[in-house]
Amino acid sequence: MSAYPEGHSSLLENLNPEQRAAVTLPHESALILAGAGSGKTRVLTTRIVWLIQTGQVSPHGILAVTFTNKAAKEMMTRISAMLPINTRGMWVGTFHGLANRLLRTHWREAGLPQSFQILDSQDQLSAIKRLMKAMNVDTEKYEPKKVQWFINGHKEAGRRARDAEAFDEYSMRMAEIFEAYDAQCQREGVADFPELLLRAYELLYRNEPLRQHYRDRFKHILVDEFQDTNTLQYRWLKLFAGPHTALFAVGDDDQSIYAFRGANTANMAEFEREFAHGNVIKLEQNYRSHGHILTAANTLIARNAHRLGKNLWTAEGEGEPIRIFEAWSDQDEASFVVDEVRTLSREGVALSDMALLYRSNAQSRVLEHALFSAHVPYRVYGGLRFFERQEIKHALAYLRLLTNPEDDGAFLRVVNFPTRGIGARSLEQLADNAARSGSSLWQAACTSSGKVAGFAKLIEGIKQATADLPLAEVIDHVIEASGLGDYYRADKDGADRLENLNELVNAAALFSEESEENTLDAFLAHAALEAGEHQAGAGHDALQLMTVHAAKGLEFHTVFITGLEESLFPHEQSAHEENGLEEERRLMYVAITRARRRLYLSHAQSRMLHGQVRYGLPSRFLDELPAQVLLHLNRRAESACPSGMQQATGHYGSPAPRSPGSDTGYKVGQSVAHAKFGTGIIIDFEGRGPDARVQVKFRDAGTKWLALAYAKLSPA
DNA sequence: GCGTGACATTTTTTT
DNA sequence: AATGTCACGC
Repeated sequence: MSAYPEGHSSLLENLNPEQRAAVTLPHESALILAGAGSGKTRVLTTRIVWLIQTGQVSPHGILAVTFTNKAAKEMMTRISAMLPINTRGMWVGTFHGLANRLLRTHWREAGLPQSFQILDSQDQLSAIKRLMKAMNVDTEKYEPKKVQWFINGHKEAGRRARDAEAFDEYSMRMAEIFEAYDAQCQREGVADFPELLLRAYELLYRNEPLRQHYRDRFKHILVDEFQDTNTLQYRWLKLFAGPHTALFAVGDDDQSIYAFRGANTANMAEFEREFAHGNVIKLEQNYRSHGHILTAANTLIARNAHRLGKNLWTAEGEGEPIRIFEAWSDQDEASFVVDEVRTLSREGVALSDMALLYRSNAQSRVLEHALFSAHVPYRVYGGLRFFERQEIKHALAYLRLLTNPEDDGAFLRVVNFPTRGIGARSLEQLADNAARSGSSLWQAACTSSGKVAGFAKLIEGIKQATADLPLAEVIDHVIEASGLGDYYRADKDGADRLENLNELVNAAALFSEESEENTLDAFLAHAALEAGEHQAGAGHDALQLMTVHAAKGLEFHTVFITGLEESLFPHEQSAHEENGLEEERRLMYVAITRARRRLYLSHAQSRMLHGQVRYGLPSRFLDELPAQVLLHLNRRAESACPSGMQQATGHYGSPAPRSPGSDTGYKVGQSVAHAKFGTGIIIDFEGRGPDARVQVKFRDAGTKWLALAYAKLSPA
């Protein structure tokens, strides 16, 4: 303690020994294994403040990297609250945000036009489709989505088209498309998300003086959510870290839930070997959840084989048991949740302190319906983001065209929207002309005649009229001059879209005020990189609905995890993926550890999926929890559902029709046990009497048809 | 050129 | 169920 000047003790006062050790580590690389709720963000921000306050580094020498804009903002807010001095010069942001910053500064060295534009995933996909059409690629055989996946996967692993392993006809063609796609992007002056990272990486890799400059500058690099880094991001960090840089990586391998998009869990072990050299601190004290909840989480995650190893504990009491509810149907499940939420709300738990979690977005519909009917205020996270709405994308495309006319994607998006009589045939002609002279569509349009030339004049006119206007007024002018405003005013369903366009003008005004750079290019980059968090309805007390993925990093008094059925959670897709089940289990671990005080787990026997009733078995994750912390709210007797009870629990519609074979004592939807195949659920029925056969979906043994007369089935 | 209906297609999500 | 994509006819 005495090693550091007085006055900093208050900074370290409320930290536990491990947290303090992490915050005050000497100038060395280290790995901080921080469990859920262990004060990870606090350690990260406190370390930055401590480093600066003790004079070990100036804000200028710090680089802090996060994954989401939300996390970056949160970090900045906390730092400013602790540090009265200005924090400018400190680089805090997302990987992509920082890469963008680098490329904007060194655009020439990176081989990009000064006004290069960023393609979001949507833009990228349409660029790929456009290219494949021009190349005459069969989109049945080569699905554009797969191509996008292929390209991004390679880029995220740090590979260009020439490095892509191509051994058969299929992958060779894919690599060809990849190469042509990158050429198209280069021609048009656009970069997709992974391209930002790869370009920035290559820039520093090839440019020795520049690399040296940044290596000398950043004395401390701190990384949040390190378990989510992909191969390229890790190499990126290694490039930035010179011999005198301390890399401080904070992460939790148990919360790695983004392997499906390239996150490489092995990075943590690798980092430990390459940088930390055993300099590892584990934060295992959890300040969030009560004991039973942690016990459940620990027991569950212990089943995963590939772990660095960590066990959370709490100084709090055991708390309440975990409540399990078995519903007949998804609607039954929803009405159960509504009842419990209302009761808790009456008891004083704020709605905003309760979360309703599900594995996939499609599950929210039924829940929303029930909440809406019961007049329970709720807010759904996720879904369409502000800058991804079509009217916003249209306006942005006009803006992109103003600053970067080579952008064919933007050109095509708005050349005939609002419609101005420029159809597919004229565009084909235009594209031919452009291809022949090797120029962009825009250039070809400028030298053409008729309606296409009219469009070029329109854009040229807008460009001149807005040359000296402030950002917000530029956008306002574009909306009107382009005809977007008139178009949506005439559309009877256009009111919302008009309002969003208005909101875009406001967002631009706000952006000019808040950021140092208020150029159009900066705003367009901002729009691409921070598409979300522009959502209405914040601030009201409302029940929080979201996918488990979206819940990471958040915490609530009460958490409901719904749809705990086999093939839904764990998702059936995960069975086909390598280590897919382990990732699903980590997802469940994340879900459980969101709860502070009360946790509900529910599953339904039947559920509407893709317009069909499906029957699901309870999730294996329920069996993986220790029985002594569970409370079964309605563990049912052996028998099937008495028909009257379905209505009593809110099952809509007419009672189930008498199914064939209801005389045999078995019916569709019922759980059964088989001596050899284990437990399963009846999903279909065929025949009567001695010929009766049932189709049973077994949890572990797949789906089978069994003759009732021979198979030794028993109700389970 | 544009609107309409048949058709398939359904994880998770940030940047 | 709901949504997007695509071919077809006006």
